[in-house]
Amino acid sequence: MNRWNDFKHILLYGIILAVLTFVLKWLQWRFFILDNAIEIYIGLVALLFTALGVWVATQVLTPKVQTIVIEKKVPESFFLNETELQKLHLNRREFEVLQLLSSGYSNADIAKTLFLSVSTIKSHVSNLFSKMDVKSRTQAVDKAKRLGIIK
Amino acid sequence: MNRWNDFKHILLYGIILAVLTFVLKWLQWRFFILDNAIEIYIGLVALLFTALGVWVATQVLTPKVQTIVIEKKVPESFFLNETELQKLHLNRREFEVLQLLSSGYSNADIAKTLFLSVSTIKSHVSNLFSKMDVKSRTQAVDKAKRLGIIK
DNA sequence: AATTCCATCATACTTTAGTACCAAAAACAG
DNA sequence: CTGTTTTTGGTACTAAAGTATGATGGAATT
Repeated sequence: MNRWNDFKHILLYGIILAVLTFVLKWLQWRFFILDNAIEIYIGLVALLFTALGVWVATQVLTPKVQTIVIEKKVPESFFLNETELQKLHLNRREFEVLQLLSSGYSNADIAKTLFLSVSTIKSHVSNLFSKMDVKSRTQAVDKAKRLGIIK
Repeated sequence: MNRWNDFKHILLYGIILAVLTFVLKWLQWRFFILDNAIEIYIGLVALLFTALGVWVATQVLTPKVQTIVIEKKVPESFFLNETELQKLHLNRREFEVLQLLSSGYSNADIAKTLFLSVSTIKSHVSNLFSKMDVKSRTQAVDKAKRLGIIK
């Protein structure tokens, strides 16, 4: 792709060179150009080919790559600690409950959110606590955050 | 600065043009160059000035800058949000209690830690809740963390 | 001296959280 | 199909949390 691009430019350059030479030759033959007008022609050619050189340069030259390192604040970790999560053997519901717990939900709130009875939530919460080896919701939330299993 | 740079190149270009014209003139006078050799000269001039054009282009033209942004992880904010903290008008004790609350401490734990009675802790906790406009310790912890007033 | 705020503690009461034990569908793996 | 795990729910009870109200003493402010 890049090679073809370069080659394209070289080809174009050659064609333009050939055409200009031909035009010059034709002008010489057509108008019997005077010897002392040769400088003007040379000047024109010089100008033209300078322009051509500039154009070729802009097209062919590889751009300078400038690497800028930007320090961006990234939350400590995008991803949850799956390893620690699996160690606890929490099932889907228990994990859901844990997440709501960390949002400050009461058992009644969680029950409403998940369309379950408070009894069920209490069961899940109790099982969650024993699996996490804690004794209260605040401890559970604290531990979960420190382990990185919830954000 | 940039203007002077550009001007410098234009000046250089002019000087080189003048010198080359002079050299050409000198060669014409010195060796009585033949008419049919003119194409060679023109070709040489074309080549030279193309090269010149390329060189000028590389020097003058602003390089195409390809910016690569690399995200760098920066540790979460070291400092607490003092502004939000002051808005709540928490006193020393209430803030202490809040910190212990977020570590999963029960009222009894906090009482033992601060050498106070559970009654006192309950008072502080109640005042804290009304100041923070929450109804439970888990809500308080969640709000405090979201506001960034505790780590 | 009076006022305000902070910190302490108490009592009484209500609500919520948490434990223990049980039970029964539902989902799922062997 | 059978045994296991998950999910659901209940009752009964205990522990802890949370509310309301009041009291006391100290420190700083006016």
